[in-house]
Amino acid sequence: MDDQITATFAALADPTRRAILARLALGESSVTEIAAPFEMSMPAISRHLKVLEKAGLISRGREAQWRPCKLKAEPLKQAADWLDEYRRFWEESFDRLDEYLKTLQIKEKRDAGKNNGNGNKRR
Amino acid sequence: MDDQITATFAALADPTRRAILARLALGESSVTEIAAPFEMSMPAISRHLKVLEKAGLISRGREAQWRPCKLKAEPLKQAADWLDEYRRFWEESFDRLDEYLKTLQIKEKRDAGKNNGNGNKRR
DNA sequence: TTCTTATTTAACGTTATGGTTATTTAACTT
DNA sequence: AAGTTAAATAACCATAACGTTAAATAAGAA
Repeated sequence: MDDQITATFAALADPTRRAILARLALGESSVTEIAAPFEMSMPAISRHLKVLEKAGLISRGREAQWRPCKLKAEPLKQAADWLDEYRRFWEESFDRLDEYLKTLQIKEKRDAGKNNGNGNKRR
Repeated sequence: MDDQITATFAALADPTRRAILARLALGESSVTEIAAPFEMSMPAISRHLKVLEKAGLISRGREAQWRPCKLKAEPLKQAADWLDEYRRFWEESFDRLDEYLKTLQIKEKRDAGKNNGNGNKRR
């Protein structure tokens, strides 16, 4: 079993699988129900479900001939925790941008008299 | 963009690439420096960097014959935002949902007694 | 120019991924 | 027992991913 987080990210790196998770966020669902919205054969969906199951992102029960799938969010939490280690980088960059823009504004004010008033629009 | 998040998750689904990002979290770094800790050829690292670059997770400059790599966290933020949609599922798990599921299981057990006890032979 | 260092690209092989159709398994229905 | 429905597996194919070594490119140093 390749690293849990590797399996999680790999599972999430497919639009179909993310869509399946989004569907399961609305509630448990059978394979046929899950497959319905996709222009894709049942076996293809079945295999996507297997990937999700191996990654621990869903669990499957048995109810007569149906195999209800259920979202399991624990691996998502792990992934979120991993990403959180980098949070400062995207928050920092905004801070720096903000600071940079502030210094620009100060400069502008200082320079205002000298300038042609061309301005400097954010974004 | 949907393609963007796919590229991001795919890029993160590799331990080497995650390690590279961790390394870059400590600061800008050249390809050789990045490659050093890995038992892997330079071209292999170069390709990993290309994947990271395509996913927008790093940027590369030019400084003489070196190509300093720098972490770019914006796609990580996107990924974190995507995951955040599921936060309630891992926070909810010990509250209402779990309790509800437990009562369901109790019901099932209770109902199981009504069966003819035929067992369930699997071939 | 020639040499050295840093990095990328080319060419190649192996394995993984994602899809298909056809078949099989499993459980319910008649 | 025979038929229906739900889902998984088998067999197959095309392409992408990940690694290798060897060669090419780019810039700096001698």
